[in-house]
Amino acid sequence: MREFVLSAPAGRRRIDYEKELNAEQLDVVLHGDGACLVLAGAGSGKTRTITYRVAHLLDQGVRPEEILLLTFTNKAAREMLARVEALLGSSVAGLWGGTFHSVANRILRGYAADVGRTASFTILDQEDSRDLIGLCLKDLHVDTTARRFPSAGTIQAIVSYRRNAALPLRDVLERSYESFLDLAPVLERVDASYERRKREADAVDFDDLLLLLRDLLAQRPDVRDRLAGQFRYVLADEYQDTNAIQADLVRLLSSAHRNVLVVGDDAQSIYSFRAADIRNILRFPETYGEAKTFRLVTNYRSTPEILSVANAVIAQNRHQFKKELKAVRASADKPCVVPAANAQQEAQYVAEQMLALRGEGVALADQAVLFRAAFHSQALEFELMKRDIPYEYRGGMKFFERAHVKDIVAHLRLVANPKDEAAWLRVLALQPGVGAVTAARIAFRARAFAALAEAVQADLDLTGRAAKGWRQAAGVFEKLLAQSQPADMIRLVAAGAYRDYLKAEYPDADDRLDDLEQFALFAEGYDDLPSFLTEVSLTDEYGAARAGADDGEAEDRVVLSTVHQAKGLEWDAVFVINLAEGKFPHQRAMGSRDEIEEERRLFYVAVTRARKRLFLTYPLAAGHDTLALNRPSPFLLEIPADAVEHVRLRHAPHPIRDPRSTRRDDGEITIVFDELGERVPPSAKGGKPNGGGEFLRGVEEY
DNA sequence: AGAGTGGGCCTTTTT
DNA sequence: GGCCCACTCT
Repeated sequence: MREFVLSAPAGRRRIDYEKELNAEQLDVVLHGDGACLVLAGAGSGKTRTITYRVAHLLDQGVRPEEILLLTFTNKAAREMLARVEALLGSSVAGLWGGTFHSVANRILRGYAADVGRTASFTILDQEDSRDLIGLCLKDLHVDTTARRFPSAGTIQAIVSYRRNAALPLRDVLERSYESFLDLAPVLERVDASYERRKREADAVDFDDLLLLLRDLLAQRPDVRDRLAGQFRYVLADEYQDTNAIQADLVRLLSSAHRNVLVVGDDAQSIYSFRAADIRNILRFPETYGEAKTFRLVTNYRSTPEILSVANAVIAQNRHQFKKELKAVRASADKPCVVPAANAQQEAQYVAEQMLALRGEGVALADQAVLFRAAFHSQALEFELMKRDIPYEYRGGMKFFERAHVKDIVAHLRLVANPKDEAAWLRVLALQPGVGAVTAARIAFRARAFAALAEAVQADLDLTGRAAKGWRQAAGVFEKLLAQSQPADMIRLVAAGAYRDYLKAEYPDADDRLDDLEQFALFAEGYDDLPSFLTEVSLTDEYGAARAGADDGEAEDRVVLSTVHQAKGLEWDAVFVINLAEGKFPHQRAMGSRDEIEEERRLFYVAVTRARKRLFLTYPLAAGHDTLALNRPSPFLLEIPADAVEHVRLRHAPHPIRDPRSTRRDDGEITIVFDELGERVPPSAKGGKPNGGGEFLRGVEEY
């Protein structure tokens, strides 16, 4: 004990690595030098391993500022840094930990001139970006009515994908927007105009944060060597979800010391639609020739029964590092596969099971329903409301994305950067009688002034409603310019004409005003405008402050979530609903083998969220206005029949293959069941429809 | 030019 | 349930 006090820095806890980690984890923590790929299966203690690795580095005398820890979400960054601090019992101030975007932002502020911006550049979110592209469309006089033309939002998605995937625009069109292929030249012009506008507005969008830094590092060896020289250890989380640019950043930033440890699970790569490239992780060993590969396959989360379903399904994927999760938990019930007559019955079943589980002591908050697409939850929501089962829909609108919060932020952004065109548009459009066209015209003139103070003095040669709107907006800015505290600025705007606007426009104006007061309270933590704006742009919610606010009303609620949003989370009981072909996997994601493999990974993510109980359900009726029937998801057919319990619902019709059914041109098989819900003897027992014989046989013999 | 209304369509989402 | 589009009226 005494040696510890002497050898460890003041206040630092001594960590017993051998005792607190399993052998797989310990190996990574002790031997993670050089280029390392850590394949961390679901529930294998990934975060634990990373945090211990960081703690170990610090224990070894590595200085915090020499460590760079990259994550995808703010939540992950916060959690990891908090856990490292808890482990060490001391602060990790100085450590570079954060999202790719926030780290890029931090670096770019210091090199702004080198990337054609000033140090106070504005960060545009997706909506700002879309508005700006809309302006480009107007400016270029693109005829968007003559034929089907992509909306500003669609163009934003296209150019964003193109940048993140490092692909020419044509390739993106060919692959995902074939009907716009002939518009490539026009879209290129819109894109170029968008680039110019961002530069003129001293603004960058989210993609620019990554791209500008990547290009800076690639083109300026002096900058690269300086930064890479600083980062002796680079760690990247969720590496399976990195895109081309992020992979470049990891490589460039670790180029001096070559201590790069990436952690991820190729089996959980589910974000290709936003340009994540699974090849980054699959080819890591080749890209980094000397790389070591570690595998974390001991699963602490799920029962062996749940894991055998997960293992069986993911084994069907071709492009992967083969691995099998090993259970340490005790055996329990087999997962249930449940065909219901229709969506209503499926919802009823889920609701009944939830209540039954609650009766067995599983709190509602420890249960979740997962689905492929957000609107798949509809029937279930009706059912839960009918029964007064409290639920929480994950992923509503983020606080900083709410219109009224963004309106206020736009005012503050202009104080910081009067060239910010997207903010001008937003503020001006709030004035009665000023629409998009007039706002663009006024913004154009207002931005000509070097300082906001000069602009608000000018009358801009406007007439009528436009002049009135401008005077009103300028009046607000005159008062704002006298303020220095972000919180005061927020209260000032919220108390003025904006308040009347909210009252006039929204029935829930009082709620919105409450939000704005909350926002002001949050802002009190900041005393300079630039750092406040950065926080608002790059953070999803107001961190720890928020958790406290919700504490009082911690209600026992079931969670409803898309599978994507459920990644990284876990519950005692998980229901995966709508597991029908065309729904999950989604119809539009079945075009290629790679797409189906990603859908399968998504299913794998869903299954591995469950700790003890898993229910896989689907409705047989394809819709309320059709006699067509769903086939089970192909993923259900991949589960060995004896790995699950096939539940036949009471009064539920029993599916059989109709002897009269014919295979239609589109390959769909018609299945019928008898009207009374009586079991009809299968006509072709043991038949192998579509390779799913095992599964169907299981149903028939139930 | 702007504001209001009805109808059809839905992948997935973080920064 | 919500969003975008087309259409209509002021």
